[in-house]
Amino acid sequence: MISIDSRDPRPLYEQVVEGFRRLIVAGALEPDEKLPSVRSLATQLAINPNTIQRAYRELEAAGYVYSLAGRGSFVSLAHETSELHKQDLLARFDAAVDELVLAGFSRSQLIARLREGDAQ
Amino acid sequence: MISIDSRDPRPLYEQVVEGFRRLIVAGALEPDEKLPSVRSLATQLAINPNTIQRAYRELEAAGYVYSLAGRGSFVSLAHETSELHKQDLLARFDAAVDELVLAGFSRSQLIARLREGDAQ
DNA sequence: TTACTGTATTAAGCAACCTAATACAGTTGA
DNA sequence: TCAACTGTATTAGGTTGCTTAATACAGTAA
Repeated sequence: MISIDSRDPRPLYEQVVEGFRRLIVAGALEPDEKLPSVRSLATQLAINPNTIQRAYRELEAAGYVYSLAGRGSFVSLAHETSELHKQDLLARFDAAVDELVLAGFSRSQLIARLREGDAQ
Repeated sequence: MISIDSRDPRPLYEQVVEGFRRLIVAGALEPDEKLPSVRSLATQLAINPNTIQRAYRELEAAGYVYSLAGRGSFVSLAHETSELHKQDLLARFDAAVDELVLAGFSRSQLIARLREGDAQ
């Protein structure tokens, strides 16, 4: 369901957040679906429960999940990517394009690459 | 020449590295052009000389500059973006595209955005 | 020689990350 | 009711990375 990459420089809790965020946004996890419990996921990933706890807290603060004490954590109904997040993603896209252009790529090359991805 | 953003979560030395890397790749700094001295830049940016020293060390390791003890640090002749770096940039581009598609954008929208950037 | 350059080293403070060990409260099902 | 699960909160300690600070040394140039 989620995996941890020890070579990934990002903190563990952030990897967990990102992992679930992707699954949720992609629709792999449906609204109201239950996430693994803090303790079971910690055991499964072989990391400390507090680290999972922190990840879930962030996911809840970001609106991707809701938690019920004694019940568990569940995928939020209103998990549509926020407008703010979209702007952030676009900024990252633009930055990547700028860098590539500086590195010698033409916009047509990038457009071609975008079209290729279409086939998948 | 270079600026530091205290709101930027990245470490200072990394911001310095990035700043010069961009200037060099963009051609704003010409080959053999002298960079500010470790101490003068530290004073100008109001940060510790060791932090600048670290940034210059990284820039040198990455091949963007060469340093001569007693002389200074200079823009490297062979500063063409490395093949490795290009692959890295492309991966970042692809990741940004994937995220945007997940967030509901169509590839045509992104292509349009790429074309818009052309006008600038 | 003096004043600049890069370079190296050691120590200290600080923040972030992570683990560990608990404790408490709500829920569920037998 | 009770046992076993859930989330949540707190405190402590260790490690690492970032940054500053204070030096020291060596090469270069006027």
